[in-house]
Amino acid sequence: MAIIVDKTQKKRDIALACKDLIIKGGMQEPTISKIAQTAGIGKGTFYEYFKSKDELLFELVSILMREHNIKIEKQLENAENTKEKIKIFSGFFYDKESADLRVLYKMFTGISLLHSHKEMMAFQTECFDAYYLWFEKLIEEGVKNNEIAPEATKMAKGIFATAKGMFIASETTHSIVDLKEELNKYINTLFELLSVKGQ
Amino acid sequence: MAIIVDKTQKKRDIALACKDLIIKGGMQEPTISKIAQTAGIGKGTFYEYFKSKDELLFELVSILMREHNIKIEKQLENAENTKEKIKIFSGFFYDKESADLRVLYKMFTGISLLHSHKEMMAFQTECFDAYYLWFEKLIEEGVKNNEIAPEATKMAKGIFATAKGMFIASETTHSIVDLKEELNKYINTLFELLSVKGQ
DNA sequence: CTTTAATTGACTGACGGTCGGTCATTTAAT
DNA sequence: ATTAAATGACCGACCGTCAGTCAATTAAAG
Repeated sequence: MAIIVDKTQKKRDIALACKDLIIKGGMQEPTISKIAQTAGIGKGTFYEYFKSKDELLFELVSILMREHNIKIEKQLENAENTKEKIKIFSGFFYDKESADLRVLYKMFTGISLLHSHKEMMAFQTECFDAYYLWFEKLIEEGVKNNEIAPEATKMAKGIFATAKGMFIASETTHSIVDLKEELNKYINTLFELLSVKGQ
Repeated sequence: MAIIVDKTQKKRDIALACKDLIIKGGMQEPTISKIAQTAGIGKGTFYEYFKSKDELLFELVSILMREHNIKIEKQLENAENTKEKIKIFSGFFYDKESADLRVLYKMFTGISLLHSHKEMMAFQTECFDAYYLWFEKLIEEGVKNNEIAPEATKMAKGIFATAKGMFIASETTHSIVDLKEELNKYINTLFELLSVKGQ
């Protein structure tokens, strides 16, 4: 035997070392050489851990998304009602604290749309399903508590998609000036419609 | 003086000549040389008309989107009610007839997310605003006709975003198996909520 | 000393983008 | 009618860059 390194950990370390570089320079500007240099490794070593630049982004989003989910889960515990809980989710798309992850997620979505990579798709599915299940669960609770009308259960995927769609629109057009306001306006109106009257 | 060509027309011609190549091979696979070859021009000539491969896609989407909008406008005339009109819009994301444009639009969105190009953003804004205004108008009509509740006016952008978001989710995850069904389910439920009771 | 995992950066082939040069057509002077 | 000058269109050889490879090197463990 010889030196044994924790490949999983080293992969994480390399990814995190390049976080700022990627956030600032996007996926185009920094070359593999630059990335390797930033992480303090040789170019060959980079390829020992990642198949491509895309995979580095994938790793970064993975790490930060899992961290983010933990934070969200804690915030949800303190939320008063279903509407507030949904706003906590959608906060991902405008909160200052998630700015870094958001920039990376934007690139990640872009790459997913351009070269539908198998593992990326699997990860996106995993994320989507996790969020969607959360959504479904808390909406079910809202219905059970007589907070919102039962129709809401059929809208879980759609509400999630609305936030995503608005985020992408706000990033690719000038048509959505204040994403937070726009999203909240939609959620508030929807909950007005869903409100169980006489409650 | 010398030969004068219609640059605008030739740009269109080059773009359309490469349509299938791009649809099949995406934005990565075909090289500029291959593209030039397909269009029957030299590589240098390509650069007379386009700054980059991205701009070719931009031109293609422009052309096909304008064609698509004309078709949609005609379909809208025959629509019975507001809900059907909205379904005509969202049909873009699943109808067989718009499959080509959809593939290109997917790439276009991906690129917009990756390297927010000024002109691309302007074009996306133009498209979004056009669709959004249409949405707003037909929702206003629906409210005026007492078809739907006045809250709907506040949801125009959101509904549009939902369709976009679901489309992107369906393209980047395995979580949305039947986009048409999923979108229609959402729209139907929303219109149930918006329905003016006793009408 | 041997074995083997880990690392490396020089090397290569491919590709994007440029630029000097050619070609075709029009103009206009003779 | 002829031809020289002018110019826009077109082209592909060339150049620099960069992704990805691989032979050589290092160093830990037996």
